[in-house]
Formats: sequence, structure tokens, C-alpha cells
Amino acid sequence: MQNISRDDYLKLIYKLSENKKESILTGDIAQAMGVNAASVSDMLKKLSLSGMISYVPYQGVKLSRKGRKHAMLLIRRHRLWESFLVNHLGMHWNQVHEIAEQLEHVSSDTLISKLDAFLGFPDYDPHGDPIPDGNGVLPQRQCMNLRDAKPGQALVVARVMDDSEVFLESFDALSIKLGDALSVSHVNAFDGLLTLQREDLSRVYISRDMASRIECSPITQPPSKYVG
Amino acid sequence: MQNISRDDYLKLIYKLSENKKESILTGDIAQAMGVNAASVSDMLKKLSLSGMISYVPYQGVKLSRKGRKHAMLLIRRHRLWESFLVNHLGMHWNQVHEIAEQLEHVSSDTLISKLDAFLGFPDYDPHGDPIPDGNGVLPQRQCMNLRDAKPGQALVVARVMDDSEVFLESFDALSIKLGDALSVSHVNAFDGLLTLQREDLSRVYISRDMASRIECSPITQPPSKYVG
DNA sequence: GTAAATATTTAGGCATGTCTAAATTAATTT
DNA sequence: AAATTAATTTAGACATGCCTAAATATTTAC
Repeated sequence: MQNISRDDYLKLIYKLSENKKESILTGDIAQAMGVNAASVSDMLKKLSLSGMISYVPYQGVKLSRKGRKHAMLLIRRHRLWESFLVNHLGMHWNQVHEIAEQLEHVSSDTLISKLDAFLGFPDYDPHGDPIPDGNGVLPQRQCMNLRDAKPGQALVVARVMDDSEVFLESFDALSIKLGDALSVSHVNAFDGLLTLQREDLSRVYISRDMASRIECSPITQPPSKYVG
Repeated sequence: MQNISRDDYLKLIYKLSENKKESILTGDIAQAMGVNAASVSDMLKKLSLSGMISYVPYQGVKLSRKGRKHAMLLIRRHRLWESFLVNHLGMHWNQVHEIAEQLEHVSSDTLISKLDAFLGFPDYDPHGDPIPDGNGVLPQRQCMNLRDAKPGQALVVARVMDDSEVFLESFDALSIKLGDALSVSHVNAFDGLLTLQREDLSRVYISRDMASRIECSPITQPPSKYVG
């Protein structure tokens, strides 16, 4: 509960590392934390001393094995709490991030394992984000970005990659939910607008911008008896 | 989430005020917080500035109306979380205090009102402590200390006034739970040892020390038709 | 009613986490 | 390759919340 800032830095460094493979730069962290670069330098020195990151001044920063595990356990707490807030308290998925941000700092292993059991040991949170296990290991799942889907592709909506209120409300307006099965009818050659078909044959239209923030599990059609 | 210390002081001042009617002394706070008296002085000045307490140097401290309401809302959060931990996560009632101590600092009114609804708007927590409502008002209940019970008295066990592990385990060992109905068979004239009878007529023996930390609702026997 | 004992407050420090401004290092331009 | 520009780090401050030691106020004892 008292290492809130350190934890926030570690989580952020992990998240920035997901996208880039290279070292994370001080300025990126400063921008994302909404904090002065000088503050980041101070903190990086401390995190480096405690073995959470490897830090070469002016060259950026990388999580150590220890730091990565620590970050994963924070993400575990965060996603378990989000699951609780949405599935049991009935909160909307665009209202839970900030609250989970606070709840994740409550440090009790007993609490987290009891919560995990109460929730039924979920693998994914309400946004479809994978929940690390007690060792910090993520469940694996074959996923693709909806933007890359080709006509004829059948898929299940698996995850949204944007927590912002405006995105989530626009997503809700599409009347699709995680777990829904869709098939790609058409991809507009000019702007990439996707036309998808629900199982009830009704249609959904998703812009490339929107699609790029949605991940799906492709459904491999079982090969028909008569093919091959 | 950032006013953790201030909140802890306010709650403590409230708890110390429950017993005493007079002003609370710096030294009492220092002792209860496990902190130096000088630190308490510092904090009292700050709390006084923000209108939470009335503070006269050397004369002690009293909660203001604002400070009392703030403290009640913290206690509300604490007791709601304890209810969740015991009733839904299956934790033992002697394990939840520290965790609730952290959870209560998560500040979101939406969260607390959703949690309240999820729990079914309870009036009492697992220790029988009353849960303030959203305005900081406690539910009222007629209660007496078990130590003061007289032979023939029928009562319902309502509340334990001691959160320590050693007390709660000894209480559990009696095989009685909150809500159980008991009647007083005998009070030992020398040491005050109580002999009580359960509804199944089996007996429980409770020392005066133990009894003094147990609160009960007396059951008024409905007057018999033939009396009077 | 004054002196000794006790409690409280003030003074000055330390750690954390932030800031601004200055110095330093790296990258870009020419 | 040197000079300019951009990014990063260091230096020095401030706020919070704690500490110890010294000063001050209050209470108790004689």
C-alpha cells in the first residue's frame, strides 16, 4: 500500500514494453505518467537500485525478471478487481479502471487468491485482457487484430485494446459483446471499413480505426468431409 | 487514497471519543497510533486547519461535525468491506481487519454504494458492529453488555467488542455465533462466571472478562396472559 | 505556593516523491 | 566534423509524514 508510485512506474514500464521491443525512454515514461522527466530520472535510479529494472543513463530502461514478475502480479490484481466490479457489482466496463487502479495497491496474497476463487479463476477480465496466474504467467490464446481480418474469415470477438470511455461507448453502440461470433462479409478497399455478419445474419459496420483496437480469435472452419 | 494518514487519525480520534466524553489527549493518540507525540502534534495542526477537529494546544482535541461525518464514512467503508471478506470470500473474522484497513482507503462513492447493494444493505458487519448509512448515521439497536446480564435473562448475542485474534478464537471455541439465543442460568457470585443455556439446552460458560467484550440484545418475554 | 514530574509542542532532520532551472549528453543539421 | 537542437540528468526546493532532542506548558506533590 505504500509503494504506490513505484508500482505505478513498474506497471507503466511493462505496458510500454509490450508495444516496443527496445528500451523505454525517460521521456516516454514522463509523458505517460504526466510527470516531469526529472522525477522519472529520480525514480529510475531507485528502481534500478532495488533490482526491478536495468537502467543505463541516457539509454533508457528495461524491466528485470524480478520487475516483470512484480508488474504481472499488479496486473493480476487489477484485472481480478475489474472482473469483480463488472461481473458482481454491476458496474459498466468503462467505469472500473480508476477504481481497480486503487484496489490493486491493497497488498494481501490471501485476499487475491480468495478473490480469484470467488470469481471462478477467470482467465480473462471484462475487457478480454488475460489475467496472469499467481506466478505472473499469462494464459495463451491465439488472437488477431480485427483490422487484419479478410473476407470470409469467421471469428469470435475476444478483447478490446482501448479503455477510454469514448471507445468503449462506441463499441457498446455496435451491439456486439466479447464472445460474439462474427464473420467478415466485406472489407472496403478504400478505407478498410469492415462489414461483418452476426450469427443472426444481421450486419455490423466497423471502421479501421475501431477495428484496430479489437482483437479476435479466428475460427478455423473444420475441413468439410468432401474437401480434399 | 492519498490522505491515508489523515484518515487514520480521524478514525482513531472517533474511536477514542466513543469511550471518553472529554477531549482526546495527544499522548493517547500517539500511543494508539504507535507514533511519537511530536508527530501527533504536527498532524493535529493540519487536521485543525482543514476543519476536521477543534484543537486547543495542550488541551486535547475533539472531532468537528465535519470530522465526525468523515470518520463515519470511513467506518462505513471498513465494515462493508469486512462483510464482503467474511460473507463472500469466506475469510475468517479474525483475518479481515488489516485488509479492510487498506480497502477502506479506496475512495469511490459509486464503489461503496454498489458494494452496499451487493451485500444486501447490511446493518451490521460480521463482528456485529453497526454499519453507518451513506449519511454517516448509525442504525440504532438496544444492546447490553453480557457482563451485566442477570439470571433468567434471555438474550441474543449481537456483537463482539474485541477484534484481537486471541479473543475471537476463544469466542469461536465457545461454539456460539452472533444471532444465537441464550438464557442466563447462573452468575457466580465470586468471579462473575456466567452459565448460559442454548436453545438446545446445552450449556456455555463465559468468564466476566470474556463477557465484558460481548454485547447482547435482551429478549423481553411477552407478558403471560395469566400474569398481572 | 513553589518545586518536581509529566505531557505537549517546537526545532531541526530524514525519506519519499514531486517540481523548476541549470548542466550535461546524445542526436540532427549543415 | 562542428554547431545547433533535443533529450536527459543533476542540483536545489517544497510538501508530507515521520523522527529525536530541546523548550515550554501543565499537573502533581510536598
